Amino acid sequence: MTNEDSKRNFLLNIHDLAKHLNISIGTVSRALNGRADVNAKTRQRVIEAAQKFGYSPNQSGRSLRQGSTGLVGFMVIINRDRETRGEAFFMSIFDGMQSYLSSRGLDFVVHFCGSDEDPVAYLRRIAERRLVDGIVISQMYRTDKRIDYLVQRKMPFIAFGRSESSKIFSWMDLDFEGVAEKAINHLCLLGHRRIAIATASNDINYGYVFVDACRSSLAKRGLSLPDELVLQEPLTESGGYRVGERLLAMENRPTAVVLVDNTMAIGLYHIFQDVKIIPGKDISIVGFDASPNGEFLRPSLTQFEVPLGQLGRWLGEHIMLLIEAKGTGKKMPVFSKLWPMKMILGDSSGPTS
Amino acid sequence: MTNEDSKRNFLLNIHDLAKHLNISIGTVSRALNGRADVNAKTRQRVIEAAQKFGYSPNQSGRSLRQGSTGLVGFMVIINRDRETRGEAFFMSIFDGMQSYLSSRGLDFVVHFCGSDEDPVAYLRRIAERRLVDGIVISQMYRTDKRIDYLVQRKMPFIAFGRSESSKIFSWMDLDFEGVAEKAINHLCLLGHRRIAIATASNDINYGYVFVDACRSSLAKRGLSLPDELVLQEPLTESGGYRVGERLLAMENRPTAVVLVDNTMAIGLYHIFQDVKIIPGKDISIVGFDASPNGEFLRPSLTQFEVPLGQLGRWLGEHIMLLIEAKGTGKKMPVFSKLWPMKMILGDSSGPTS
DNA sequence: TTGTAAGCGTTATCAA
DNA sequence: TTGATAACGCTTACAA
Repeated sequence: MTNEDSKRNFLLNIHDLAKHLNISIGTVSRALNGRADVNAKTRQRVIEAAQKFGYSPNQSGRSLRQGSTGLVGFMVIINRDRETRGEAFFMSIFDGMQSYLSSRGLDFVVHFCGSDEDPVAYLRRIAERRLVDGIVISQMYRTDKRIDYLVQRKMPFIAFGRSESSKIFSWMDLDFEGVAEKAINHLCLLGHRRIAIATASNDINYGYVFVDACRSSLAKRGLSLPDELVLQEPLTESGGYRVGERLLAMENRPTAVVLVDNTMAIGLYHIFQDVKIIPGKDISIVGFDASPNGEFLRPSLTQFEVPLGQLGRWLGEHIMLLIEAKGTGKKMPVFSKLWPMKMILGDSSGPTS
Repeated sequence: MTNEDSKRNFLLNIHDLAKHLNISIGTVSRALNGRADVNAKTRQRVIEAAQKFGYSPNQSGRSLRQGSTGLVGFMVIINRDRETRGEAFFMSIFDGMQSYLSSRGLDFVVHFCGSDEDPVAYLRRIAERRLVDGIVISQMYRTDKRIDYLVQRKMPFIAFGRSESSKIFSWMDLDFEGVAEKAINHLCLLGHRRIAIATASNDINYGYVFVDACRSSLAKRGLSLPDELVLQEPLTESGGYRVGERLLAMENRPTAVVLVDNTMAIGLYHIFQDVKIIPGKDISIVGFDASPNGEFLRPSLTQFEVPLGQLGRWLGEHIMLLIEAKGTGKKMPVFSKLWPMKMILGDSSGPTS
């Protein structure tokens, strides 16, 4: 040991604390970990000293010994569809998840895969180096290699978003079918028969799921969804503007449009404002989730609400169950859940004129 | 060792790999770490086997041995002012930071402190358990205990945002003074003399910094900023709406308003639309950073642009310098930087009528 | 160029 | 109730 100063750097470890208290490191460890077989007074002294000196067990040492990190990860891919489920969306989920996990003594970290990195390689790195005990992966592709990898590796994970896979795995997703059904039902009751759907232009899975769901809700009512009414554009303001342009260019213009994303709504409102078309009167619009300030559009947007904090807690709770099952060597349970969303009526949807 | 199955769980370690290759663990380690003293052929075999079996060194083992984790953190406080520098803002910074750090072989994780947790306690936990080698803390309070703690602990960190402190520490912040000067200059040239400032109603530091900067820019031009023209509201759409209400209620109404945040702009536009006041004509508005879709307001918002990816790279680069300095036992350098922002003229600011 | 072994900080087993 | 010690997986100094 040449440079113990630069390495140790004033940070104390269990030996220092034990020496200071004149007891053994084993006792310190047991006291701090709430073991029963420690004298109450001794425990008191240890805890006070730890507090006083700002000591917590080094996580690397712990992890090594225990074979687990006490950490839960959440992987976000920057830019894959960040405009959509932007931060307000993820942050609320993180909030709920963090809150649940910390109440259970687990730590929570978010891994952002850069826009210039390969998501699979990024995830492999996290997994191979054992950075976390379990992870939630988000922004699922239609077929997503990450699933196969994690399944094969037997690493506890939950996919936030459905994906087509031959493997059995746990996932949770927004209830796109329910949203589609409610949106289509609402519009049909208002007399709409020709309804367009604006969806993502990339390979994120929920775009497909949503279009399929809308199509079958329409079919139930004897209506069809021809391909020219499925408008694929980026889930951005300008994508929404572009949707408007395409709608305006149609000779047989739809009387209503359903959006898979609220950022689009902003652009759509702008083009309509530019050409003096009033949402809810001249054309009906149904948006998606309430997060990206859809409630501030005028006229107010008909849209769906989802309690993201609760959703985050669900994720925390269930990833923990998976981790625990693995820890105790039990068979890992498999969860799947569609998260319900509630329609909030606005003024952007009205009867056909 | 009772339950080696449940613990080991198919995950291989350096011993397994070494045994499989019929060489010693030392050689495996050296090969994988790019040491010079390894036979080229041996190295090749090791790397291939690692790839084949999906082996990377266990980070806990590494960290323990090396005394560092190879991890850089970024602490975000959820809900403190998430509406503000919401979505695109942090994500773009993460993108740049992640991109830089991964090119330098460091990993990057984001720690979200829940809205129900104490930021100082949360940070202490991260630091004490040695989860990261260095950290960027954001959303600085006017006086922020986190700074004193990290300084005293000698942990490498950069504060993203200024804060009043007697300690010496590294920080980076947006150039609020520059923004204020450009905004005020722009408005004064257009003939405005009575200018209001809309700022945050919480204790986040930059609100104060910005108001002070505006005040001195106004003073330079012989103008004053009376307290009743400093409108403190939450940095949300409804906060912006409220700013509008307060402006409309004034008997001697300002002819222009400068916002410290663009989310507010959305609410402000709405109330003006409701009462048929046209931004840029009846009243001038200057917004702040371009991230929260300010560019989609009509009329277009005069606002400021900041290359967030570059800013993230700067943070990555400099936190790494701090970590390296500490690792080599050198005196830690101290950085401070004001990040410049560029004014983008829109139609929301015009001459006084 | 390779193997051996110590040690990083912790927890868990076992004996006292 | 406590102390001594092995072991977790890795890197590195040193010997071969």
